[in-house]
Amino acid sequence: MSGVFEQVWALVRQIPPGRVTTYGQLAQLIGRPRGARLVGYAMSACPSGSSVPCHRVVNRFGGTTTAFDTLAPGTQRALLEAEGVAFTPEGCVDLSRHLWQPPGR
DNA sequence: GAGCTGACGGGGG
DNA sequence: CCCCCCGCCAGCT
Repeated sequence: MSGVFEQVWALVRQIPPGRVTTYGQLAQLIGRPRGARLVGYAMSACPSGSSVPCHRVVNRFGGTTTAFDTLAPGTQRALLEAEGVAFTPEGCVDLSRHLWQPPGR
C-alpha cells in the first residue's frame, strides 16, 4: 500500500463510464511525468475482481492493448464500446471526445 | 537475495 | 521527420 500502483488504481477507479484516460496522463497525476511505464505495470498488476476499470486506460494514441486479448481479441474495445465510447476507423479511441478530465485543475 | 521482465512516453540524435 | 535509448516500480524466477 502507499505504493505508486495503489495511487494509479485509486485514480482509475474515479474514471466514470464512457470516459478514458492515457498512461501518460495518469503518470503525471501521480507525480511521475516520465513514469508512463509504471502505469502500464500497475495495470498488469491490477488485482482481478477489484473495482478498478483498467479497460478505461489506453495509450497516448487511444489504442487498446493486446493484454486484454487473453481470451478473445478486441476485449478492451468491446468493453469501451459498451459504455458508449466511439472509435476511429484506425481502431483507436476518439480521445477528443472521451478523454477523462481529472479533478483539481 | 538478485536480476529480468512487463499493458508506455518523451527526448535526443 | 524517423528511430533509438533512457527512465521507472513491483512481482516473479
